[in-house]
Amino acid sequence: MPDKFLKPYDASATEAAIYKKWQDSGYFNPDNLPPIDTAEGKGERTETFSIVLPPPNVTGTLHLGHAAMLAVEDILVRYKRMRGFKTLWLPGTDHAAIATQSKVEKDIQKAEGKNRHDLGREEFLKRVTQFAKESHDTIVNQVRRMGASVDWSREAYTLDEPRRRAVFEAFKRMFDAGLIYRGHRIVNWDPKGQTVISDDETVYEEREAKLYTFKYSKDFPISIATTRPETKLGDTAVAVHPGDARYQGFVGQTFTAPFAGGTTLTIKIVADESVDPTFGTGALGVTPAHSHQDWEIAQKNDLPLVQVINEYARMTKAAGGLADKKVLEAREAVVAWLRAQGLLEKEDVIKQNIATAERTGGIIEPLPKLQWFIDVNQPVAARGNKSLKELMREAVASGSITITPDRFEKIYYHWIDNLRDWCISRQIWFGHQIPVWYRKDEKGNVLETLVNAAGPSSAKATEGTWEQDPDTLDTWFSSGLWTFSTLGWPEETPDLKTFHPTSVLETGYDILFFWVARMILMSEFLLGEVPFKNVYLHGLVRDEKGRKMSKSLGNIIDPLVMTEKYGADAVRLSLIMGAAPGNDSKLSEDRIRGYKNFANKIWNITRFVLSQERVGEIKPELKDEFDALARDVTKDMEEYRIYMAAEKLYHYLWDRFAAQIIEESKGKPEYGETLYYILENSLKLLHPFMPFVTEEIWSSMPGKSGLLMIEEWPKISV
RNA sequence: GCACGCUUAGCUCAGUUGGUAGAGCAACCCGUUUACACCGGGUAGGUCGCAGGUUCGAGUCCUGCAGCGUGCACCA
Repeated sequence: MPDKFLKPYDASATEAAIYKKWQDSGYFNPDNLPPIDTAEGKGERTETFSIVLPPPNVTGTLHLGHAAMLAVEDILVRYKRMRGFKTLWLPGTDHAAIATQSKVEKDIQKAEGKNRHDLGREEFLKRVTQFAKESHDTIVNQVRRMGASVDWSREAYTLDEPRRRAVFEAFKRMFDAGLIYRGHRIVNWDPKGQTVISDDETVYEEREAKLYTFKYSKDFPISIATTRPETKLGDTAVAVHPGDARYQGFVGQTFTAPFAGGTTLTIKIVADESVDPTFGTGALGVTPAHSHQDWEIAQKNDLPLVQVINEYARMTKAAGGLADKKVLEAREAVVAWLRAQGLLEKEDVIKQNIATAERTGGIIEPLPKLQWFIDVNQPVAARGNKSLKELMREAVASGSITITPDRFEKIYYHWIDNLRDWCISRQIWFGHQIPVWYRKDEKGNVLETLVNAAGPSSAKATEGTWEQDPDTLDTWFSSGLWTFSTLGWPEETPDLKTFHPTSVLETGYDILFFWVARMILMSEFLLGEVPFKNVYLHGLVRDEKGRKMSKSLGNIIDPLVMTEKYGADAVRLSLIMGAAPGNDSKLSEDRIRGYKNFANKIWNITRFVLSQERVGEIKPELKDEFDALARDVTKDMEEYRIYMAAEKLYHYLWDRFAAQIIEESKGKPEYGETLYYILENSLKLLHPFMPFVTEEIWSSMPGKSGLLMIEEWPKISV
């Protein structure tokens, strides 16, 4: 018996060397996997299994959520590899446009007191790129540390050259199909991040607000209510419900009223179904430039638009004497004016949901802007005249994609039903610049638009001044292509043919809409197939009290620290056990410690077994019992009950094998062969869950020369 | 407002198709008789949120209610 078994299992002394062994073997790359046993002897691996790693953002370091994701995926991948599949797990990182840019902006502001405009686009991007590179290197090391058997030779980045080609090609095809368009409309403007964001990037926060009821002037016949008096400077109409008897006589009339800041409002009374006659006064002051709903009323009724708030959340010149005031100052000024004029009728405190930007926390200012959108309702000729919305819905409804746990299917449909066009342009610098060029005259009017990544041809270039659209694409546009951009698309590569659609997409339920849905959209349109067959959604890892881990709470458990203390195997098990898909799990250091003990238990079981002679026959009843366990575990794996498989193995090995079978075998040499049978096969079953300790033990098993990683899964009929 | 989920031992959670409750940690007692003190043996601890229903039988299925949480929508 090797001396190492005389001491307790020491993960920190073992894991790095084991990972190197795996990587040097080349077996993380499916092209190098050895043949498998088939009915006709050794044969090629014909079935494929592929996963793309949800690319971590290059915004810093990995947290426990990433560690959980790596654990689940590595378990699936190692299991399938052992079952003889041609198995690919493709790693990569995400440039995470807004998230990374705002992180670097913050750092620079703190260290140098400068903003990005002080540095200029080129210098700023250099800094972000440098930061992204450092984050990438950290992340890669962390991924290794967790034991992830990813194929590094295929590593990708959402902002590298092959992905850039894919992004431009996707944009072009969608543009040519009429799915991408440029439109002027109310968008979610984040004054803090100085960019537009999509509906999904807004988060509603409940706050108390004052609802002011007032009249524009003494002569105005209708009172209205608002929580944002400053926007009333941009009102061009009052809308009432068409069936509201109180106001019917006024519909169609136009009034002028002197208003705060020395302005004059021109207000038309219109009727619109969307007005709720029971809320407030039943009449809505219409501000077309600063509200989604009002914009639509304005479109229907051909109302003019007056923008009174700008990109810095300050009042515009249209606000007269209030110009340049911050929104909140203007609000107070308008209220003071109304009060002074005796127009303010009521102030109520109400609860209100206010939209904020997910990344920066800025309060969203709805503004009219010219932006790029993806039309989700437009029929797509090449896809049976179905809209993107319909294609997304059908991918799941038809069963081509299954979601685990299935309750998320309902959530997915619900999201699709409420989906509006996806705003894909961002006014930030870090990301894929929009591949559109404009030829402009001296006044800046667009004479010609060209969709082409490389810019105008040399012949075209002589026709005038061309400028590329300065905006960048939403980061989810590029990550939406991830399952196939990583496999070489738009080239018809062998990888693309072999590994797409991918088998499983494993990710957190919190990015179901951001990412999972967008991948389905992109793949359905660009490839005409689903991006993956199964979606496995894991929950959030919370602290022992069930709180989200955050810097401000100081309750972050660093996976690297835990790995150093207890070993990657223990950390992996602690993140798997009791973590049913879609459910949040709570983690404490105690639990991790418990699984470290389990790794040592296996170590000691091995120590005992290796001290026994390999004699006697395998006892049939114990073999049957073990095989039943193996079958059960295999079934759980097939049905994505990873946590149950792990738990069964844990209990069998500790409570049955160690506590009973081994005890019973003491002093009975004829148990030898049985003990070896159970140990060897247990190591195989356990390997996906605890790859390091099992591989280390395997290397000391008599007669075993190869890597456990590519051993075949115990053959049992399921 | 619409939808979804959770509620099981002091704490954190399992409990796959219905068959009279399980684990880890914590607590208490005992034990170093050689695989393992990163251990072993034992004790204590639960009317499975509440109220009904289906069933021979319900933690598990159905209905209602309550508390907590989440997603979506949103009123100006």
